[in-house]
Amino acid sequence: MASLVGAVLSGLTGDPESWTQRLGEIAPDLIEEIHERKQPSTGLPDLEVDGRAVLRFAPNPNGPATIGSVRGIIVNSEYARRYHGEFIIRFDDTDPKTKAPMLDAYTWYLDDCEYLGTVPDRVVYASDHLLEYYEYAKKLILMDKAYVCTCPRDEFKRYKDAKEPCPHRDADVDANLKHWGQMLDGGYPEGGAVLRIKTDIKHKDPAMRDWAAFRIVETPHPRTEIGDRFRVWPLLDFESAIEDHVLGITHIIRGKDLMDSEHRQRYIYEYLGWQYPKTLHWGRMKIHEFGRFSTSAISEAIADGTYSGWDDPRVPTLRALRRRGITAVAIRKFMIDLGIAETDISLSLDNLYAINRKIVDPAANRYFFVWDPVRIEILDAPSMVATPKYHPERDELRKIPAGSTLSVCRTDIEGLEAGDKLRLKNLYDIEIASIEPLVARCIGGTHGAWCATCEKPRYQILHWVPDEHVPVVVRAPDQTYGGIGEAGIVDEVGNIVQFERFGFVRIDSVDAGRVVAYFSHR
RNA sequence: GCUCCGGUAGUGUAGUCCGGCCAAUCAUGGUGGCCUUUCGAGCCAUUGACUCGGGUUCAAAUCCCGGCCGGAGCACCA
Repeated sequence: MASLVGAVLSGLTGDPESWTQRLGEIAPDLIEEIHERKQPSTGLPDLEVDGRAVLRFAPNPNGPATIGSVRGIIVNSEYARRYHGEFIIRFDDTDPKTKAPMLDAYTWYLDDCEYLGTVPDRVVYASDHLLEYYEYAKKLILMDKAYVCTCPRDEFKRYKDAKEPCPHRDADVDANLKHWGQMLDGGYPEGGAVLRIKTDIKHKDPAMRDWAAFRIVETPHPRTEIGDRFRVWPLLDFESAIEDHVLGITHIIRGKDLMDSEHRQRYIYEYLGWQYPKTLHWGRMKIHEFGRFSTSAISEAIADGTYSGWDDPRVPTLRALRRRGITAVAIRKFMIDLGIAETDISLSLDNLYAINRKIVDPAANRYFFVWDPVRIEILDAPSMVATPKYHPERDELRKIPAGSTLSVCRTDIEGLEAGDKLRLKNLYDIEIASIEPLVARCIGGTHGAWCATCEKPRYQILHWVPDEHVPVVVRAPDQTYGGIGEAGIVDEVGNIVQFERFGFVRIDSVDAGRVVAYFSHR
């Protein structure tokens, strides 16, 4: 349509301003259309959908969902929802050895999906379908599109790099059928043979040349129903190619590291006369806060005690974010806003935190938590009960009885001198009498009760905790904070609260009077 | 080495397919102010970008070529 605009404009003379003016006179609808097309959009772009939409997320359950997996779950499920289609979780658990599946992870993935608000319409286990894969392998062998290769890896690599066929490439169908049978029956040791898909050994892209589809793995599969029933396992490109077709996947949306995988798989689709799903890829994602990470590296660090588990706040898993009180709504919005650009991105979790803060702030009760506490004696302290609000927008009050000794953050009194004045929030103003020992004197009237008309604070406002308190530890990604908090915190287990002047935390547990909180964000 | 992608403010992102009200959207961050008996919250203001060089065109962020930079694949991992 816009080309029509060009046709109109090219027939005009004069300055550009008069052109558009002229166009407005001749064809105002075109002007409107230009406006429309340039409207900014947000979130995920529209998909080309022909009939129904079936999408999948296909993790190897060799660990729990990481931030990267979460992107896959959310983007795919969001599209399925948008087009009233189907969302499938498919466990690509066909490597019992190098990246062996972890039984717990299967459950964790499904649990994480539920947390994210997207229960999959179907759950599929690739390891249930070995016999089906064998069928297709046989079919391809019969078509002379696959062959058994017994070259050692580096020897095949030499052939491949030289664009030359290995000696097994030209074996006839009968020989391949026989050797394939031997693979299945244990006639070759682990590493002794692979089944390769015939592509084009002279293909300009070395990644395409006769790729391996099956190999022998003697390690039993961790799923007990599978165990040691199979010794020939498909590789991703084969397994995924078959599954995507069988499941009727219409759109594959995943990281662009699997871009070449598509080209390899297309050979199978071509041989079998299938139509490949539409594909979309997003670029590499790097999170500032976590740097480079791999599931296996985290696994090791957990094993040696560096991390407390898969939900340690320092670990980039969804389980960790959940424990920290990052809501599903925030995570979804965060991922959807990222879109699916192919650009490699390197981003900070600040965006996620900002989204979460807006969600969590209206509901989170406020509490005093004093980290690195130091006791301060108050002379002339009136005996009183402070009544700060649970939330600045609401009228419910909490009650904190204050005695003549209180605790405040060490950093708040550092650098102060005798004579300096401070306001203790919802209590009274004090004047430092001496630093060593730390003593202050109550000055002015009390203003412990909440009142909208109280005089404006004249001094820096500090939060504090009375002698009657509970020990609190806050586990944050960067460090663990030890301190004390007001007693009411123990009633907030499972909730997200704000520790004033500290940040939002999720109260995780109370064990023998000791509170454990997980840090969300500022 | 071969091959495939990508490059818009500090960070993400919209616009790129189909060139034209694009001196370029939104968010986050930075800065300043206001508000507040917490705050890095809220409100207001402000800051800041089309990777470079050629070409095509009346017109280029958008199309073409080349360079530079970044990422990925070339596994008997997924």
